[in-house]
Amino acid sequence: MTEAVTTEPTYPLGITARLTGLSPELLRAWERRYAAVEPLRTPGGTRRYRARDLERLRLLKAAVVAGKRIGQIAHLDLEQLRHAAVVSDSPAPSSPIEAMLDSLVRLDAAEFQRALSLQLSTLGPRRFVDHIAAPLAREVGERWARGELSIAAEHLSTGALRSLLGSALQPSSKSLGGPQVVFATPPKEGHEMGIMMAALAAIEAGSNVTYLGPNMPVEELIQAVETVDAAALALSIVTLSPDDAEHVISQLREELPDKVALWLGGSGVGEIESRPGIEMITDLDTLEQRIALLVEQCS
Amino acid sequence: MTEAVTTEPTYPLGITARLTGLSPELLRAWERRYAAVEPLRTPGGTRRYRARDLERLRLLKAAVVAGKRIGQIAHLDLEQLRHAAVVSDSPAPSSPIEAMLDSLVRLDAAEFQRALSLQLSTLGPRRFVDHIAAPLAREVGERWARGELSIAAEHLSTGALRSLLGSALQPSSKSLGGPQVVFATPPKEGHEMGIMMAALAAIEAGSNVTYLGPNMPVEELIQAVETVDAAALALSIVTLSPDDAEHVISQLREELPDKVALWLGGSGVGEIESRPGIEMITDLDTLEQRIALLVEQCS
DNA sequence: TTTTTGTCAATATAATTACTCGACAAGATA
DNA sequence: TATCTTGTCGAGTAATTATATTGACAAAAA
Repeated sequence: MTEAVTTEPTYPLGITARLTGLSPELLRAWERRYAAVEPLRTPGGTRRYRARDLERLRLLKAAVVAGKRIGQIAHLDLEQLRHAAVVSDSPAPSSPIEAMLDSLVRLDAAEFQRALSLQLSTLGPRRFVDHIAAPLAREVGERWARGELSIAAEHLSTGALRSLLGSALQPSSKSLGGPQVVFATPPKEGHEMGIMMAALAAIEAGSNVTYLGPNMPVEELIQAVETVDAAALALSIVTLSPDDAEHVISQLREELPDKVALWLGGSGVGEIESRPGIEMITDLDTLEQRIALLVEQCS
Repeated sequence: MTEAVTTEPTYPLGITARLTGLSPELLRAWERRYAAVEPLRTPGGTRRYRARDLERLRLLKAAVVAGKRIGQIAHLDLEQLRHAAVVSDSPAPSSPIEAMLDSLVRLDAAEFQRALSLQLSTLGPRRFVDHIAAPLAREVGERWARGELSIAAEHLSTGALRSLLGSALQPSSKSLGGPQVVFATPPKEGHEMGIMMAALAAIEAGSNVTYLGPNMPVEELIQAVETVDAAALALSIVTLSPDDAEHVISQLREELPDKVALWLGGSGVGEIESRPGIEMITDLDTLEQRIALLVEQCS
């Protein structure tokens, strides 16, 4: 029915400033003096930054923090900027995520939670996931793996994030009438963050989410799909071995009704062979599109 | 009143609508028709809701959802509203916990979460833990063990409860100045609910809680206590074997400074031998007393 | 010193949010 | 059935917040 043209999302100046950790004045100054970014403009003249503009600004900032001068790098393209930014020695936390990592190191739960929920409330669920939750979880994981972050800090981060995302998982009035979708991870797959973020995005996209969490046995998944009369089952695969994943998927596809879609996401799905009856969800935009299709069918 | 220097935080209409789950139109209609709430007004005339207005709206909504008519209850005061909301006239399930279990069986996440947060907001943290969360968790565990409740339902319950308790774990202004207490469970002890509820009670009692969650290595616990300069470390033991527990406790008591209290709680502590330097916390009242002592020493 | 760079102030405009009044329809009640 | 209650919506206007531009200034770097 409606034009399903995915209009690229854009952000106004203030949001962009928060997301990049740069002040609004500085954003304007960089644009005016060096044309460092060229955001779109509304008919009225206000700036609208696209995702590529945000990336550019983040790289510019990284390079400046690393010691470069803005006048020297403002004209570089994205690829060149990536190289310019690699020399990093950033002690002062200026982006929200840096600040959060800093409070994690100090085990300052109050500060960390405050910052998180502030971001969620100002950005809204979708932007929060894209720009805060996902990058933060990735960064925490990497630093923890490298031994730069204590287990305590990792627990603090995971726990706070899970609570916040979980409390945001309340279905809205709009999503209550939408198509049922069950979210979970299969057995032996303990990574919960990804599927939680997906579930949150799904709610915002208008689906009625049943979130079952990690490590759900296959029989239980099938029964749950039946109980809530779900139109789709969404699974996240991260650490599960390809063999185990194949087994789970085959069994699910075999025993689920054909009309129930089976969606797979997560960093581990690259290893999995695509086949009929399985849909790979590579990012949240794809997920939203799938749900939009279901919503249309529903109504 | 002539004073009004205290800058009590207020919320505009849109934020209030999101926080209460009521539409802006409805908020205005309730005010216009029944004077159900009387928010402050800016000089320009826009509404500014205080915390008490939010509470009132939440209770009104709860009562309406429970079957009351807005016209009948709009004039009641907060105390009467609490009563009106709790006494629901839902016929089938007799107690709120029965109703929650019923929605769990149907995997009705929306209904379950709604009921839970309603109880938390009407009862307050302490009574919620005592009268809802703890009995519910016990009941779910038992029914799951008996096979009367699916794993999916158990996951749903655990997830929702953990999110709700976790989001209630935000330190209050009062607790921020209080004595630091670290809450966690030792390695191989995965039961999280008990220690979470204890942490929630501790916040209400005025301590500054650092909640690290389950399965914390001993060395990390020691380091965390040092990092936040905690006055006590609270552990919960449920499924851990007495031998493992003894080992953990000995090591902790040996390596922790003497001035740091070590508190043990949970159903598994009965097996553990009492000794100097260890305090058994048998219930939440005891916990509150211990914290009250620390608060006195603090000031 | 001269240039670069971040910040700020003043003033105007744009975009968003909110206000009131009036109306209407679906459901509850008499 | 007739009436009342209750949630929602629209139109037109106002208040509030966010943003734009220009010009300037001081600290830091060259």
